[in-house]
Amino acid sequence: MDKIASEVGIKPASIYFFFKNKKVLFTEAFEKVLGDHLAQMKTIFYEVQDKPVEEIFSSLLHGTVDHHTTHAKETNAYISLVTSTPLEVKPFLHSFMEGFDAWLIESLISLLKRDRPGITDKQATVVTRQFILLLDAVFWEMNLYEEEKLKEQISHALDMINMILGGFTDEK
Amino acid sequence: MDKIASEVGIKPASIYFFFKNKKVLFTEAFEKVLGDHLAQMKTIFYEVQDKPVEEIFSSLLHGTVDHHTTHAKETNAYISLVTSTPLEVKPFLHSFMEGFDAWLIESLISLLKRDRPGITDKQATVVTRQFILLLDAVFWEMNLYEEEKLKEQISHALDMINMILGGFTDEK
Amino acid sequence: MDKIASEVGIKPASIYFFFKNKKVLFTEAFEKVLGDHLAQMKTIFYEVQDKPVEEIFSSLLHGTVDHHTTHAKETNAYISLVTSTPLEVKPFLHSFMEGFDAWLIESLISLLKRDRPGITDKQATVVTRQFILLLDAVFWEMNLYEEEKLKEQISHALDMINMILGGFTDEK
Amino acid sequence: MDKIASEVGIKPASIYFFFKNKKVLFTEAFEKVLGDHLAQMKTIFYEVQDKPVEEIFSSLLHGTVDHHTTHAKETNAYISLVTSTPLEVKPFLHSFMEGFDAWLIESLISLLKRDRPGITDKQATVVTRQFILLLDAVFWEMNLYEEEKLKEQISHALDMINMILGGFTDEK
DNA sequence: GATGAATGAGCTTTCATTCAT
DNA sequence: TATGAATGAAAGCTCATTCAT
Repeated sequence: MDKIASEVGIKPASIYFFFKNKKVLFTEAFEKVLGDHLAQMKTIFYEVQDKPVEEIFSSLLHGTVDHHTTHAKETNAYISLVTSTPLEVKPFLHSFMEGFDAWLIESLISLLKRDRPGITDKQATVVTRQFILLLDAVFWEMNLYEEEKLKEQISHALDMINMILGGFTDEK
Repeated sequence: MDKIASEVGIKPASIYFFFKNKKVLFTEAFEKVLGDHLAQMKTIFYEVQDKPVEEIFSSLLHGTVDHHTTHAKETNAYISLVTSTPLEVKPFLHSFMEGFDAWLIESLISLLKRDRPGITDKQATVVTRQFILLLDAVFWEMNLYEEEKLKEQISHALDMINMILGGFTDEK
Repeated sequence: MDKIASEVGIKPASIYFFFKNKKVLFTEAFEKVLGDHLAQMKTIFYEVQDKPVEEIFSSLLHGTVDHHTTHAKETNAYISLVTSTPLEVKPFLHSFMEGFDAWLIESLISLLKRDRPGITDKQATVVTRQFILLLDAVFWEMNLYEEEKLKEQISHALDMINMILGGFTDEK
Repeated sequence: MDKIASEVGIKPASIYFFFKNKKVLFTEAFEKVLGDHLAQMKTIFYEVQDKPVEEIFSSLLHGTVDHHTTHAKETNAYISLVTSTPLEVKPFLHSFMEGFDAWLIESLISLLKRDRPGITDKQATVVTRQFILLLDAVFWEMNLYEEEKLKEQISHALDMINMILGGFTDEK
């Protein structure tokens, strides 16, 4: 609370004017972090939705990396909250994850159908879930690797997406 | 420290007979957690090295999940340490990661060459790094999803590996 | 810290609102004790400066004894700090001592010249330094002797001062 | 206890084979420190007793300084014990002080009578007590001043002794 | 809205001491 | 004699929280 206060330029006692207690503050912050990330994803998505899917996937992946790089503090808080399991947060996290996945799947299915006409709903769903896997892979590796290595890993992730997408291109 | 002590069946003060302070205890624990995981990976590897690569990749992935599921507490400590950046640990983490990757790459290259004779060193390295991506993806998603969903994601990850490996199958 | 807090009528944790930690508290207390003693000496000095030097010396000596008797706790803290050598305090002590001696020498030189016109600066300086020796002698013996004996020693100290001053009396 | 043990080259637990507890250890150490100092004074005294009193006083004063300089650790323990008033030690200290003073007075009286035949017992006693004052003055100033300044103060102390002794020289 | 002052609860750490070996 | 291992008690300190102003 001291750190938060001093970063905002007020005294710790003043925080209690805005938030009932630390838990409430953190829960709201947690929801905001998730919401911001979702908003960012949506913004990116609507900006690039007219481009080919390959580029859309790439933009979303880079958008995720950029977002977490420029919001390091929030990301850290996010990881803490995901990890340290204050049980009240877990259900919220799961339902958020479901919502996020649902939105991503729905959005990407239509785009995939646009660019890969023969693809089935099931296949498009799997592709999206695999993309989510790569999103999470890169997210966690941001904590493990230095910049240089991380960039390589990101490009490997993009290669995998393209390979998956490639499986549907010519086939038809 | 209280929790650790009571789990070991001693009093908190006694911890200081074995470890100079909390930081040292955590750092050593951190190193042990990483070491244990590496050992586990090696054990699995040597157990299944005579099987086809597909199965080896699958065993390693499942081994990782099992290891972290059965060592939930250590895994949590590990994530805390990776995340909360006590800067002294970062260099150790990076060098460990490099060593782990190097071992995995070296080990898998020879196996890949055995099963996919036409594969180049470069290609085999990329395959391994992509596998590492999936390993990390699944690791992080253990924190995000419930059991059911996680299993689906794991099978998606395996599908991706097989797809990658499939790209080299025809060569033979 | 517990004792200090309970004497001030607050809880130990509250001390940390005013002082960063125990060392800072003690250092500031140390400086205050020295400052208080100096102030006390100055007060006495200006009160009696119109009296003959013999009486001034006597007043300063008794003032020292009274001050340390009525501030037993602070005096004890002072001795602890001087003795237990937290090295950061040593330089401060030395420079304070120099300042105190300089002030005493300067103040007493002019008075000695007033009452013993023939005395040289050098001689007056030596007399003052010898007086300081007696001041310190009595200070330390406050810890060694019981009241009765201490009083005797104080009167012996005064005799010595008078003897020293006597050496310059005839001059006039 | 840890520090004491490691300085002696044993483990803390082993101290309890020799001393019942810390208090006993410290009390015995305290008595030893005082005893050693007394022994040292006696040694010096018997070595120089054939010399003139001036030289004897000087030797005793320098002997005190040397002893405390070369036994810094014991001296510190001594000051701690004198100061921190574990009430059980106070009576012992007072009786030791009385004994030391008695011995010094008795010893010096005979020597003073030898060198200053006209001196009365009372006068000799006063001279000795004044010498004790100077001994204590120098002892305490060892804690206050740096080497250079301390030497000056020591020579001022010797001047005072000689001045006192001078008062009895010619008179006869 | 904001904060100075205070506090209870808890944490890490130190230290004298014990005791079986 | 000596020590490894353990501990109770207390110390210094942190931190979320409260409340009067």
